[in-house]
Amino acid sequence: MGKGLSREVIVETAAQMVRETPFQQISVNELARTLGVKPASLYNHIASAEDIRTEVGLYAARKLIRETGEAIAGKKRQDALMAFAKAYRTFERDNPGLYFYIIHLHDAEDSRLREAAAAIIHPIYEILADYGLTQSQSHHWQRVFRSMMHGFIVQQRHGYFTNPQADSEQSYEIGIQCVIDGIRAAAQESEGNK
Amino acid sequence: MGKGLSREVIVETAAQMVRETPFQQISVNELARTLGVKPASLYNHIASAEDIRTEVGLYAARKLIRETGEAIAGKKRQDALMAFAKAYRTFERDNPGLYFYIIHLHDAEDSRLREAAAAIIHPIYEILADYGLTQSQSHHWQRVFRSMMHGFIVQQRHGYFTNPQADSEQSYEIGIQCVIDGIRAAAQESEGNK
DNA sequence: ATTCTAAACTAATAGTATTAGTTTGTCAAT
DNA sequence: ATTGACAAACTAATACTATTAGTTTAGAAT
Repeated sequence: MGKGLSREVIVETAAQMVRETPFQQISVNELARTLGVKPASLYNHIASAEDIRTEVGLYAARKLIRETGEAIAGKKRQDALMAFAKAYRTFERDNPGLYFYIIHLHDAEDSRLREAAAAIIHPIYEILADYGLTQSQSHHWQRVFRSMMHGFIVQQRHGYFTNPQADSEQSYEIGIQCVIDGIRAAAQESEGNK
Repeated sequence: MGKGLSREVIVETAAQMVRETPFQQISVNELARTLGVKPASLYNHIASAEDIRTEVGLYAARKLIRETGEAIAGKKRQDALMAFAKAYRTFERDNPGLYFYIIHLHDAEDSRLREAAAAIIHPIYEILADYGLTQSQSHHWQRVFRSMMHGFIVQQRHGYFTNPQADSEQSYEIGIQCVIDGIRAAAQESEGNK
């Protein structure tokens, strides 16, 4: 037999199915229906539902890495950080369902996942290198930066931040700028202590 | 019949069952087993599994509101904000399973949920009032403050921020202090424009 | 004592993921 | 051309999940 099914086709179909809908779980049954195949047939290509979810997370991570990478190309320091944050948010806005799977990547054991997770953060470390921060400072501020991005995005997606008295776009910019200012201040301080 | 079952007992049992385990879903079957009753029997008291989850979210929200309220009693401005942030994080650390249900509160329609969600934020608005911010500034900075807390907590819970080169406790403090500094700067700026 | 009602029950439905075992279609070697 | 082997589909069953309908039961109120 063989209906042209493969691991790649399955993962990409699953990714397409959940891409636009935030927090949507991939269902093996529904996925099989979409592929015109019986659910059990998928197990010739994948190990488990969790396996598909992991692959979709990796697929999504690569897409995010590509888009943030393009956004910061040729930029430095503040400009690069703000561009990264905006591209990050844009990715979630365009692919809310996929973003969900990236965040769950770290739960799994697969080393590729940890690598992908590291690759998402890597550009931030590179940008921070230009500030002349110590190693531990870099770790701290990278965490702070990601917390701001992710915390804002998740809460907005859960239906918060809808008060019309304040534009959420502006809130996000204020939050990111706040972290950027904090990074600059930390860099100047450690410079002064030399 | 009647085994002393009630909505309150069900919700509190469910809350206890998931309290310590992050991201754990409440299962009607497991809950019934714990209560020594058949799954269908629960439906004499609750409308659906989602109903229980909502009630657990409310239960958790009240607990969080109480604990953050106590933490900031008698404090002002920076001190109050830092105390709030620490109590918020402590709550999640002690009740990771419950925190999960608070965040999902906003998804539901129930007006009590929106009220509880508002009550969590209310103390932040009160603290910000002392800074003399404009109304829209208050909205912005309240969002920024919550994003930092929630974003940090969620990512850590998903297994990030484990690099031993930087203490995560310290990262959290740096992030919160960064937002506090941003608030003070924004307040001074709007003061200067008078 | 009888009646009423709340709260339990059983049994069934429709979903979920998953496994074991079977069939089939295609491609390669004889 | 026929056979054999393998990959990839299948059917059927298991064990979960939530939920509904309809039935029984126990205790409180008359």
